[in-house]
Amino acid sequence: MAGVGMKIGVLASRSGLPVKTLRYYEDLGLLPAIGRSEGGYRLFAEESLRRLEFIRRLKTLGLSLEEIQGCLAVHDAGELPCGDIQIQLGRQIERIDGQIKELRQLRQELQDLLAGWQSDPAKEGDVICPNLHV
Amino acid sequence: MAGVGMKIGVLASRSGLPVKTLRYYEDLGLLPAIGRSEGGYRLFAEESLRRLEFIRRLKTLGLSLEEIQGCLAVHDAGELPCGDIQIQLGRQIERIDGQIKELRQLRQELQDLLAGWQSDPAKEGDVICPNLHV
DNA sequence: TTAGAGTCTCCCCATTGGTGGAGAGTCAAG
DNA sequence: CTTGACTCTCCACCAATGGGGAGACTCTAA
Repeated sequence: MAGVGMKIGVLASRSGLPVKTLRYYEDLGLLPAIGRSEGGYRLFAEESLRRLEFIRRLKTLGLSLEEIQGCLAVHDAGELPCGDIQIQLGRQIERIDGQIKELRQLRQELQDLLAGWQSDPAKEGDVICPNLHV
Repeated sequence: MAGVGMKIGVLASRSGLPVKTLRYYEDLGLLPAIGRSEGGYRLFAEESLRRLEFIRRLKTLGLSLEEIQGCLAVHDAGELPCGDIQIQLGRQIERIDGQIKELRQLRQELQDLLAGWQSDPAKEGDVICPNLHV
């Protein structure tokens, strides 16, 4: 029979996450405690470790805590969240594509600008930097 | 002969920036006022318009206000800031390259993950999402 | 002179994912 | 029983770039 649950410090050392972060996750509802000790200490189930691993994994894939929470809500409703996770990851790819596109455009503009850069231009008028025409 | 300077609302409508933003820039030292009216109103020179255009331009190129301030400090010291701007823009390109690289790696990982995705996997053990092995 | 528009300073708010500390209470070993 | 480690709640703070509004003051045109 398993114990009544582990205290936050144990979960912290076993998961490798700071105590503060675990409290933060619990406050957000990402990581429900199974209850409190008589003295008011949070008690977590073994399952919390799997949950934290899940959170960590989705975080490294770029999902926000809110999106992760959505996936966990599906899981907590008793269903496999694979479909929702798939949707979120698809959206994440779209976001990334958009970001890459923007960054490439910006990079191109910078490149073009620097390609015609004059290191020592004539100081003309009141312009601050002639290379930028401003 | 130019007047004694324009008030912040005039500069706002002529530059297209909100009054709040102009005060913020002035607080940061990006946009020095030439002084104050007797009643304490900020007074700006015509040059402020060029300065704001310069700031706007570098901001759209992705430079932070702090970096822009560095360029303006060179300008205010009486030198052409082109060299410093060139350095900052070069750094910005490097930053962008790093970001694109990271985003591409992440995109690849997501892509690979979704490529082998099972929409309706067998529910095995205590795993939250078998596709993620967590 | 007076009304209304403009401006001042000061403080809080937003975003996201936490981190740090104060002061008080709890738990376990000796 | 005491001591030291652990935990609790609550509050403040960080990054960056402003936005919103209160309450007081100033300026301008009629």
